[in-house]
Amino acid sequence: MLDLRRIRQDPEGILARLRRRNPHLDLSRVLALDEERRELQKQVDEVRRRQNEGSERVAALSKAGDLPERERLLAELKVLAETRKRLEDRLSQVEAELAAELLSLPNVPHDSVPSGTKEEKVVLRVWGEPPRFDFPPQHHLALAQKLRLLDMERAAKLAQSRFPMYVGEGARLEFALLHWMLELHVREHGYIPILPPILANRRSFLVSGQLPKFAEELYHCPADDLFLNPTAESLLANLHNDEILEEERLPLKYVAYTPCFRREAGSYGEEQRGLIRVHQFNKIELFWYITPDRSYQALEELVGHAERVLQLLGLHYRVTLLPASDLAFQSAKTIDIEVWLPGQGAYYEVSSCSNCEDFQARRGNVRYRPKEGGRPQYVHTLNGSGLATSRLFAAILEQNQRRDGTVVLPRVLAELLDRETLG
RNA sequence: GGAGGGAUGGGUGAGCGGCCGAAACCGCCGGUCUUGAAAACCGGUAAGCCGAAAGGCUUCGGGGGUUCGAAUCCCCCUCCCUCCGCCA
Repeated sequence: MLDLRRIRQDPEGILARLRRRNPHLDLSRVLALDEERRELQKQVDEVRRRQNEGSERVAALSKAGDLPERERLLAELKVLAETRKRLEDRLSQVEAELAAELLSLPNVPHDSVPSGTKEEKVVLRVWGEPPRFDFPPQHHLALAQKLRLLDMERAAKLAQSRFPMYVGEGARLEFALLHWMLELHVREHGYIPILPPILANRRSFLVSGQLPKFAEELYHCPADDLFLNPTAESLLANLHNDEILEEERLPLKYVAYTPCFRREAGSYGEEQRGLIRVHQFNKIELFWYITPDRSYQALEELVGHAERVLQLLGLHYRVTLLPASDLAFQSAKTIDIEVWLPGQGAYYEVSSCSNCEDFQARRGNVRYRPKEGGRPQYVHTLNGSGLATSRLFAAILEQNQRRDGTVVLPRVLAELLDRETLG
């Protein structure tokens, strides 16, 4: 949700910045509705003021015993009440339209975000080097099937295609990864661990930004009007709805584990084979609530926490800055971490770290009381994967594979699983 | 699924047609006292909208209704709690 006052004060400026994201965006309707709303509000306020004055006089006249004057006044007030009703009906209609309009507007890109298309993302840095093989590296799906780590065929019996099922050492590896990442963020990076509900209500997704525009991406349970979470961001963004936090408590840093569910309507292709794009995957999510002055510094820190996972696993990756046109709806700035998958000869996103500034905080009405006093301010929220496995799982197999199709486990995982290799 | 109880400011919680934007307590801020702090005492302290300001208006879970006037009465909904049923 954008700040209406900001739009009103600088409509051209905001529009220009929004159009870096999408040249078709338009503010004229918002501005027109806002003006009508304020005019109606003014009229309603005036009628109410006269009603309030009148009501006080009714009480006074009753006490004084001036009944004829009292009757005359009551008749007058009755007319005012009807007038007000008419104005209020129109006002609430305009308010609803304005709210809908505002909910459909994405966040304004930060000035440090480059313009340009998806392909023009900026590579900020590269860590490590791609492993070299003296044989053609295999796809993780081939490796996983040979090593009996995944059973996609049986998973399809239970659910549908593109729902993965981890079996045997694969299941152990996935569990170990998730637990290890959670502990890393709790013990070394100071996050508060959360194991949230996986289904959440409509408001939660309105706050996070998934709704109203991206409903087709969500699995929906109509009987209860609940949605399966596509990322724990949607859940963690709602932890403090309608609260005023004390500044001393900030930043609040949460780490959650959830499975994530995405309908992936319309996506297809050979590159989506295996664990690259699935309907259900596991993710450790990092989420910050922080004061506005520190949020961009926090974004760098957050990215660092996610990178740490890959560094400890010894996986080659790169960090990219997304251009404005590729930003998620709610994000003002996003930095992606992409891990190298030699089986496909490409980098794939395993973490997307965003500063949503006050976009989600406005929708969730999450504020803080400044230390130095004054009125409550909206917090800034940040989210980032720390990390998404499934893809991480694929990277571990592909980057550490040997000619015979076995996989050498990274040190940390070898200790957790009590074995040096898979296969 | 059935029965009952509840939702009020940063927190606890009173109010049950006009004197209520709302007692009291806690917290927080300022002051007195003190070498300093604590304690004690005194004062202040909700949020939102419009407005340059003065000020006006709104808000006691949400929506609708009764009334000149609703935190307070009526109806609907949501959520929370307790008990019963079912169940990992």
